[in-house]
Amino acid sequence: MSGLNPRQHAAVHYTNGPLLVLAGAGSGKTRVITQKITHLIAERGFQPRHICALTFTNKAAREMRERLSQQSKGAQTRGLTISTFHTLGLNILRRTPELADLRRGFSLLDAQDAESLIKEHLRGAPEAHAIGAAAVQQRISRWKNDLINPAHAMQLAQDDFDARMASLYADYERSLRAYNAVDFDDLILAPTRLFQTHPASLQAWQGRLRYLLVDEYQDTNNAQYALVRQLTGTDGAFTVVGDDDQSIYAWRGARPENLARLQVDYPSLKVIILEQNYRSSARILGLANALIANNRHVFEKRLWSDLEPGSLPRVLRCKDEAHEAERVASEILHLKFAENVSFGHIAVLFRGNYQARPFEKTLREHNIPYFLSGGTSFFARAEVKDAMAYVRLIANPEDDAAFLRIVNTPRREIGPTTLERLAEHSREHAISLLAGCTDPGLAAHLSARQCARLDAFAALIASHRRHSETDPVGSMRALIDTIDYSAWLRENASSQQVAERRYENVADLLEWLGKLHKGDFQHQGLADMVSHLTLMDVLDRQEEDAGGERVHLMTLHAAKGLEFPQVFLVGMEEELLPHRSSIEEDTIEEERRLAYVGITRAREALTFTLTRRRRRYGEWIVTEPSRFLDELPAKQLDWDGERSETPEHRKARGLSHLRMLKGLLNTPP
DNA sequence: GAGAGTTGAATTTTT
DNA sequence: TTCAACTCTC
Repeated sequence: MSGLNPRQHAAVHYTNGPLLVLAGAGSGKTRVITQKITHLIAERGFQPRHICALTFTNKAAREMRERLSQQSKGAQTRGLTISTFHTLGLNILRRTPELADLRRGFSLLDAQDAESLIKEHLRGAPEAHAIGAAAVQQRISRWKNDLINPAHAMQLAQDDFDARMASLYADYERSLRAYNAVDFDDLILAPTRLFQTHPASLQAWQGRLRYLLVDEYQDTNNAQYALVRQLTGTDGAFTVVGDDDQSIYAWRGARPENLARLQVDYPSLKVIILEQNYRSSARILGLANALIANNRHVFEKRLWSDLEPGSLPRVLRCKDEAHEAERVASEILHLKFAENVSFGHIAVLFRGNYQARPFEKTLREHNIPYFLSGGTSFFARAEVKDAMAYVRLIANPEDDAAFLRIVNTPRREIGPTTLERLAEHSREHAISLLAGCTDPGLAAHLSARQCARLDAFAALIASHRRHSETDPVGSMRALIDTIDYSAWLRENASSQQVAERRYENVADLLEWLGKLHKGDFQHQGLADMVSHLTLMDVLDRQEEDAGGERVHLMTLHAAKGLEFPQVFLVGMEEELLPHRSSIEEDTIEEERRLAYVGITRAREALTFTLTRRRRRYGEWIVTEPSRFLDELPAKQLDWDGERSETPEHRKARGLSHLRMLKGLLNTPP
């Protein structure tokens, strides 16, 4: 194997048992994984189809695939599984849906769909105002990630509120079952259940996936831990790679302690720590080490680099957020025109999405091309969701959630009252809403006109369903045409342009379906294709196309796994980084890791910025410098171009509380 | 069912 | 401050 350091080499070659690789930022972890895959195939006699690499994001999976094909020159990697946890879960369920209490063609609800479903259950409840659907959804998600079912959740309830949450969880689950649908969390949870109750199925999968590699292991939740544990069985043929210092998703159920837990569950676990960093200059790395030393650690590691010391990282103090953006913009222009740095090599990283705004404005004013990552994903767009709902309903007539979304889109004069009666009737007869539309008994509850409208809708779906059996993609094209969806978009858009863009999105979706159908999904139905599309981030690809010569604006979370020669880490203030709520909830360590992730993205140069005052909800707030700046060795920072902090600066900082008082007294209008 | 007005909430968000 | 979601009215 070429160019591996001794630790990396050991990580690649160790195959005698379970292996944990603690890979610090920039220590070449992807390289270790891809080389290990090659090694397993070329030297250890594994067939590619017996190897499975799991990632969290599609992007990471794609990258891994690319790196692998570069490295192995296309040789014998066919049949290899490189997928996200969720895609693997979907495939497990799809193979034998009946073992998971599902029927073929089941629907996959995204987080937004799940939330609307909960909203339905919450509707009319007296406490609906006190409980947000989003909060309930999060709670349910937590339960699922912790492998807790509704009954168990009920047992654990401490008070009435918990009990209410648990009962909503039970309602929600009942709906999903009735709709023949699963949510994202079920893609992990349901397979673990399936494997518990059907050992033969587990054995079959264990035989199929004989060596498992898991990336970003610190981000696994309990359900994912359980799934990996089941699949790897007792011999523990796996390599997991992770970094406890880069765990920034605990708020979402990630359990970084899963790293340490492995040592308990697999006493023979071998641990290899990768500490050589190939990314950042020595000075940048020094700051990163100094910062993260303030966190408690289960595994001690200290990154080192034999790269150049590099330039001194700087701190720019700014008046307010407009000034901050202005200064960063002029720094960027300087880099571009005085130092010939490509815009694409520059990133501006911040804590919250809303911080992007002043930067967007200022960069635009200076004609600096930028690229904002995040934003509404392709599948969150209303028109795409509508089209997806049509596909889902055609694939799965029991998907009431999809039915409700589109029964009156475009308008068919089917209002809430009609739907309520339909729902009541369907519930009584234990049939889906779509089936209810054509049920003869319905006429007793609704006028002939309403019945006719529902009937017409059902007929529309039924005819396209038949068509879809022979020509799934063509049937969808025909459907979008028949309902004259483009006319509906034109009616509802503010401008012709917007309508066209939206229609374009729908066309893109159809094109993706077409591609899938010609590709890996030739023999599969619409349901499988639409589930896969839901899991894939089509937007990701568009982002990359748009990338290139642009300054990247993104949150610290979005920056994980990326690197840039020039990094601006902005908004280094108390209550922002660390964020206010993290101070309250005492999750400072995760905030520190977030700052650590930001620092370690930088290759050559790093610039922090902070403001003295900032607007919050329209009100001016006097800010304090982030404690994380205090945790960095002052000598290793250049404060406002003065190499290190001068006595004047210290004095000025001492005065900051005075300034704050003043600020409070004469807040600008 | 659409439009106006009110209210309340504003971290992060891999799938 | 801004924006989205919800309510109320026509």
